[in-house]
Amino acid sequence: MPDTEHPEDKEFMTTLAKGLAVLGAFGRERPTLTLAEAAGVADLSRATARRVLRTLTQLGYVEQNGRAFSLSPRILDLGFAYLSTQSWIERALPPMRELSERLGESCSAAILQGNDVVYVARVPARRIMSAALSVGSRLPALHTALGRVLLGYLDEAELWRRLKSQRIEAYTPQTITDLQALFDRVSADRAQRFSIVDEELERGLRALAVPVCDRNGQAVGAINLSTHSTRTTRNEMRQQFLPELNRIADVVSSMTI
Amino acid sequence: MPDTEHPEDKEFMTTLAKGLAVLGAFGRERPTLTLAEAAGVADLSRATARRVLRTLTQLGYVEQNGRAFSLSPRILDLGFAYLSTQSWIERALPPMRELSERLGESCSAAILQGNDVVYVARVPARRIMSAALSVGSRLPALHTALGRVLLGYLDEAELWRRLKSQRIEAYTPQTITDLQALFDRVSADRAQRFSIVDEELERGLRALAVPVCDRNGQAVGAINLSTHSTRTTRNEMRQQFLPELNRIADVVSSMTI
DNA sequence: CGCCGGCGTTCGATATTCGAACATTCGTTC
DNA sequence: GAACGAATGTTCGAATATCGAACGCCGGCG
Repeated sequence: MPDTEHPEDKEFMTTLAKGLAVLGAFGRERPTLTLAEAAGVADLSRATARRVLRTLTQLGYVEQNGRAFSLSPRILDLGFAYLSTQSWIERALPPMRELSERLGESCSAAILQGNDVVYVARVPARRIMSAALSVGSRLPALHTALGRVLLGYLDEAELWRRLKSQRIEAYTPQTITDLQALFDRVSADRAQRFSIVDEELERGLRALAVPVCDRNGQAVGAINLSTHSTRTTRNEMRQQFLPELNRIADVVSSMTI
Repeated sequence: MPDTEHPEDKEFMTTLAKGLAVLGAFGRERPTLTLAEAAGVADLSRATARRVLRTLTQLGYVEQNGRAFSLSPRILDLGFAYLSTQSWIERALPPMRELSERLGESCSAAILQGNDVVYVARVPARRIMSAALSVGSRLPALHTALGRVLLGYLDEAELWRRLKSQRIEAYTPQTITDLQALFDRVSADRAQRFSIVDEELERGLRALAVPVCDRNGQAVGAINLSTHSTRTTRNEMRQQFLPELNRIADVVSSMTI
């Protein structure tokens, strides 16, 4: 798992990679780590893991309490730095919150990275008590409305290349797995400038997404509203969600470099 | 500025520190960096900066577009991992959102780190259009309600040590700068188990905060409601905000390890 | 008390990092 | 397009930062 070696690249700094591998070992499943655990997870010797943790502690990214090491809130600076370089996210958030509250549904923003969408903002509906999705979460682009609208901005050759090079998984009986059908969906969504994805990733989950574009017409991200198929029909989504999302996307887009 | 040397510690990994210094150079003021700019900001040779950026790019934390390097959304994995290690934040968010919406005020959660409070969750009031405060933001603990209640959990010697060792700044005419007065405020707030801070950091800004404690009675963080002095009296805050915040803190606290 | 597991320390070997000098590419101006 | 300067890419021997094995220390448990 830990990516700490690139023998073909003489410029690759293995020490830096080791450090980041240890940082990446902390998370929901591992809120704290002992020295030996860190060494095991990151596949390092105990002495190297110790040096890494001491360095990270002295830099303020990790805290030590007895034998337990844990992330320090200073690590938030790194994640926050990314968001602060994307001004459109900051501008989209207030209207997204208002919309989520008014419609009683979750509203999210994401970008396309490789074959995933990465969530960069999320306003969960009030009734949602878990944090299955949050900033930084990733989902397969091909089977989410957010991903579908963003894939529409690739040229056709690149879209085909991506379709052919990834393993397409059926998450539900509704998941579209045929390459031509997926290509046609993305193309149709590009033409209509929104996407509805219906129970392809999770039973009951239905979402509508629109792109957010910069001044050159390039997509910088997308925003969506998600709902449950028992609550909202596709027509209702088109009639109620689409104009709202387009309004936000237009306001945000007109100011995006 | 970049912290890349600790000559007294033989275990300090300078290569890792250099890499993190370059990562830390990106932000709102520097969304993209050229190789030479990165070298300058992080105070590294060009060759070292180049190695760092190449390594970070290969690990996926940085992207290169021509001569420009920028943070990749993959950095969100590192940056937001802290939040996923703190389960109380996740549990506090839904009721905080509901409360913020109902009262029409901003509701936040923060932890104490050194002399700062660090915001770990924030639900802005709907009318607030800017993102001056967000997850990761820091403010001086001594002059915020969130900080005051958390400082109350330090022992008295430690509190005095902190008072004496930091520079106390007067942000407004209302800012309390006398050490004894500050000590007395923190002590009084500890006894009453909430804090109201009134225009000490920013004119017009008034906030009430309560602590969130774990099962051992130790404070893990605090939550607040903030308002403007033209909208809410201190008595109204005590009568309307305090029971609401205490209700949330109690629910969250009873489940906190 | 003894044992064991986990962590701290030490230090010589070596793997990694370093940067200066040269080569190549890119962007700007005319 | 050509010329030029700035920025970046490449190379390689020297320097040094990193490595881990072995021993020491500490705390918890039987």
